[in-house]
Amino acid sequence: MRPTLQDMASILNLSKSTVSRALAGDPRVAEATRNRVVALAERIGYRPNPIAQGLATRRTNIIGLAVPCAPRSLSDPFYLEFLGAAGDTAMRYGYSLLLSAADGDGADGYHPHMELAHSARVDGMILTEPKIQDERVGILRKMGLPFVFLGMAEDPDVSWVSGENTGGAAEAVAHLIDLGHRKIACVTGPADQTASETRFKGYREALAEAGIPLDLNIVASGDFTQIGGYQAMKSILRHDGDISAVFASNDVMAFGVMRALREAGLVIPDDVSVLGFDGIPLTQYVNPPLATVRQPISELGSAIVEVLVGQMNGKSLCPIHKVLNVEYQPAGSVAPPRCR
Amino acid sequence: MRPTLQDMASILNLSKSTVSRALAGDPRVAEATRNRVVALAERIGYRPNPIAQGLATRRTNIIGLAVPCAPRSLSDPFYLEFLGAAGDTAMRYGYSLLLSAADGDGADGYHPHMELAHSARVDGMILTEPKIQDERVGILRKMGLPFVFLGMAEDPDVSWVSGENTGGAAEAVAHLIDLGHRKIACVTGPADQTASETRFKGYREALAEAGIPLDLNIVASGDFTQIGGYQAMKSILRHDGDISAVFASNDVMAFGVMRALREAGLVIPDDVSVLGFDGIPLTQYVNPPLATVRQPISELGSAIVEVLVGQMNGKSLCPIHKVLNVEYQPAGSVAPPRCR
DNA sequence: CTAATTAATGCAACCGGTTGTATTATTCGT
DNA sequence: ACGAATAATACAACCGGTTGCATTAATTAG
Repeated sequence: MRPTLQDMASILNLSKSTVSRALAGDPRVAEATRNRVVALAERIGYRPNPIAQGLATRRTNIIGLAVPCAPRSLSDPFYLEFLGAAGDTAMRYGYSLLLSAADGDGADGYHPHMELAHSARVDGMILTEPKIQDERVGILRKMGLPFVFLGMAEDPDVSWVSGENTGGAAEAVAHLIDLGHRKIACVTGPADQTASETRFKGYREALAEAGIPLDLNIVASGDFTQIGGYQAMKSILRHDGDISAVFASNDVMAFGVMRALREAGLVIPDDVSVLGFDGIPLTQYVNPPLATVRQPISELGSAIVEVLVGQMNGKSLCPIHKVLNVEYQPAGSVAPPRCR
Repeated sequence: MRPTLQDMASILNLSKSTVSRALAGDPRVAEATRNRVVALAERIGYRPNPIAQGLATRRTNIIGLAVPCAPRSLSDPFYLEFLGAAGDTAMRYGYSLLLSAADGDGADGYHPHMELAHSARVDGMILTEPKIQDERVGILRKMGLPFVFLGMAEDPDVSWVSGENTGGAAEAVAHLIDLGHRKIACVTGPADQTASETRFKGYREALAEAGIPLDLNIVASGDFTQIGGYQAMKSILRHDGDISAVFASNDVMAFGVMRALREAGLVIPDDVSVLGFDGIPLTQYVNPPLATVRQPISELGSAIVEVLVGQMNGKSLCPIHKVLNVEYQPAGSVAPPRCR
């Protein structure tokens, strides 16, 4: 059996409370006593039982992470990198990440991730893929559980951390326009997600800036997966094969787009330029390398944990909205349009 | 405040124990009483506090998952898919996954993932990337904590779940040989991992079978990352540019290999064929699509959780070794060698 | 009709910590 | 030298459940 606080107390002829306080660094215990306690703990390998601590303090030091399981995310390297950074930062603050990898997007009013929230097992939650009119906000707020979104939330009272979607998309699309592209297709994400909306907005702004009318025939929505991007591109090509560039709302969909274009006999970038979003490492390893808007993925992971930790400690009661800079990253998948 | 068992008991004029037993389905409580209890629980939204349950029962219903954070894994889609399936299956069995995403591989004798194990927060652990002579085995065994490896472990007494590495690699390499390839380079994983060893063994077996001598000049080891594959391939090309095919021990490294080949002016598959391992979805989206050995990634995730759950329930005291079939998946990155 | 069973519930200890307050031992001022 | 302040530690309640055993009530057998 692992030693308990009581074991330590018995050995040292002290009370549980003194031992507990000694380990917690309470200034009330004498220096000499603390040393004895620490030495013994070291020697017999005592470690406080976090479950018992959790019961007593009502804090678990665990952060719940709601990653959408199906169909997206769990094959999107973006999330892995994000998750790694978040986990690392959490650890630095003394927290662990409890994964809620559940199917179901709450379309039926049932939010599987909220199970975790209700469970009293976590001190706070990180939510991904904020929706327009996200029902989870109400649920969590009612419970008084701190939470932070990865991605912009509509409600001004909730905290979130996001990349500069609109500006980044606008800048990248403007770059396509500068090269001479006029017919630029767009593969968006699911309409109910704020990330889809904000990136699409950047696309529209860039077109508007250049005086190019929005043509909905060359806009299709995917679901942030490779297949989704593939299918969306197919559908665009059926309507109108005469595009010279495509902006996909994330890299993974861009890969699907590239495949659809190739299957249509089009060469990238000679016939069609392709632009992604996210900046996952893989973009540099495909052929041709994918131009993209690089998000600081790891920083997003770190920042979101830091914001959440702040909320949990009650330091900042007011909501925090953090926008991290993104950067257009040119690559071989983008070139001037074919002369004609 | 969320209602407690005591609250329920007070309202119903029952004792805590009866309420607890009613909810647990103990046959000793009267049917009518149970109904009252369940109805009230439903009405006021009572949910047992898992922390308190954990303290009382000494079970947390949490599975620890040690994912190697740096440098690999957390950008390898393989792990995400695995993780998704594992999380899903865990949930089905009433468990959650606690992530240990920490740096450090124990090279200095310190294993960050073991923190989780020591914490008494988890009922069992899933370990990835088993090493040859893995020190973690001793640590966990001493604590008596159930654990299962993803990938073959040397020690016959530990449980593991793995794809058929050796056979799969041999079959795929044999396919290259059938096509006429003779000089087949190999980019292996880190030498201390069993996965590297077993896949490399398949490569050697296929060569031996065909009477082709092993040439260590065209073998280099990577670290299962894109960059690692890229650098390993570069180094092979420096020694000997005259290869006609490459077998990379995982898909992600294969992407790096492809990039290195392209930078050397070589065309895939005309000049050099490339073969990967894992079968991540992305293989079908790169150009040309990557031939690979498809592992049943989701099944690996499900199976490993099931094995672990079995161990935790003490059903099976004897170690379980589960090998899942893999399948060679041809694609455009492999073609007969250029005639000369 | 009483003793022995059985059914239903309650009591109280326990899991392993934290923390407010009481207690004892020192030290200090005057 | 004595009461007050201070330092160091102990006591005991509490967090919210689970569980062995005692208790009470109802039923059955003889």
